[in-house]
Amino acid sequence: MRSAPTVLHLDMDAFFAAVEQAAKPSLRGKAVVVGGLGPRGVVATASYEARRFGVHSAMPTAQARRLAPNAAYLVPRFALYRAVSDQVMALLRELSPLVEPLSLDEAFVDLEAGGAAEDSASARAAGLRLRADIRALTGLSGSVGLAGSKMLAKIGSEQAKPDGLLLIEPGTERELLAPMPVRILPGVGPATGEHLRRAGTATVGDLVEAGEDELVRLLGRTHGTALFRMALGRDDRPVVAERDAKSVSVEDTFDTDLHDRLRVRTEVDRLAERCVRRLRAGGHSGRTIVLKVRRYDFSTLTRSETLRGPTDDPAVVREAAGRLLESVDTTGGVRLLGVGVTGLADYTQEDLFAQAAAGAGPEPPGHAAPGGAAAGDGAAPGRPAGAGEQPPAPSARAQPGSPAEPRHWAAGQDVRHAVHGPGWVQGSGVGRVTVRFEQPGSEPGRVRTFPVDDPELEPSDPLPLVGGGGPPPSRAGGPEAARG
DNA sequence: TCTGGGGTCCTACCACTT
DNA sequence: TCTGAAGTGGTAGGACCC
Repeated sequence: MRSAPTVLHLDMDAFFAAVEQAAKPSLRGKAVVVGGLGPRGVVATASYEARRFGVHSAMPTAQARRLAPNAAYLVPRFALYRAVSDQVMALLRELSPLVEPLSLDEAFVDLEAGGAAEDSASARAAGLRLRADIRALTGLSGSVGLAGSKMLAKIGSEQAKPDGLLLIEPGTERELLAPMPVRILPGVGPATGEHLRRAGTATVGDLVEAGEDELVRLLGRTHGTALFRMALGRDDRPVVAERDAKSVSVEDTFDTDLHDRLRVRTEVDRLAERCVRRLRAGGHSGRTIVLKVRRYDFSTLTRSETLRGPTDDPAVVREAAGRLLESVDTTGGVRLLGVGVTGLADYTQEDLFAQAAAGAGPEPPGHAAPGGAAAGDGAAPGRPAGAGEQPPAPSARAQPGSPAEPRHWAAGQDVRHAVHGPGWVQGSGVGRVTVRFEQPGSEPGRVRTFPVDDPELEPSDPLPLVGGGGPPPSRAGGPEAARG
């Protein structure tokens, strides 16, 4: 057991929604929901104001709209979130060289490696300073947990939310954890939680009381022993700065199920191309191609094929995915398709030889060939539906930018008008687009409506959140009731 | 009106090799 | 030569996380 908190966990509060509120002054203090806006979209982040209506992450957007019909619904703008995230991560690296980002809005910091905390008092001071710096730099709030291990630091930041700091003194862990629900422990999700509940263990204290043997009996050796250690507050996982990717995948859910087999094949080709672009961008190649199919009834199946050597050749991945598709029954409809590559290798010259030697074929499997690799399958090099296609555009929608189609404006998107200046799209439909003209740091702005093809209106890049010297976007904690 | 997207890790099973 | 055990690699699915 260590004598000072050595791990800091930072969790930005309602990150995507908070960034949107910072960028759009008229949304401050209002319910904001960021996520997929299509018929099958889900919520990525809800602002604290929206959470009061019962809206939360992973909830279908349609359900959120029922609960909070007056909230602002926006599509995510990952480029902006990534830029803000980079600023925050840079602050963390000033604390210590050992920073482990978990996502855009979360990270662990090894304070010991940075010499940033000799004792509880200096650790707390570092945490407070960090929160102040984040607010000054981005205008956003983050919650901080400080403890002797990753698990406890994360629990600390969760308990501190929103906009708080919690330090867990080494030695007090078991006492603190005992009354908490088992779901607080990492690795305990809905299924394991329910399993444990049925076995009569609801709290972390119950787990300790049940004993390691009982947990192993319930959950198996790996999970059982790991969970028992966690319940005792023991976690010696190190903070790891760099992690090698193990797989790359892309997937699309379609607004309506696909029934046409040819169309399904075309989509698989497109996904394979996209997957390879990502693979190459990361400097990788991979050996195992995975096809994922979610059917009309939400049943999901995967098929995979391992090649003789790693590849980053789009034709090879496309053809492998196509072969895998042949082993899947898609009658009834397909709601999601995905293509992935695992067994990653760094891209090297050898890969080229491996591909050439393999002739793109699957590993001669030794056992039954995977899913009826039917007679040669005649290469049908399935034309990708438009070679230069832009990223996600899940098929069932019109492609923006194509000359024949009207221009598409997404809710939340940044725009600039030749006369009125910078603003963002509040909504569009029936040939009109409504824009609110405001920017980070400005007062809430005016709304104006234009024809969707107004030549004076064009998409623009996001503006920096802080710089205009505006007020901090969210005064977290306070029961702000300014809602319309 | 159900249920995204990008990942990781674990388990079970099968076939093959030693 | 046959057989069984153990190890390994490929495949499929499930749980979990953000």
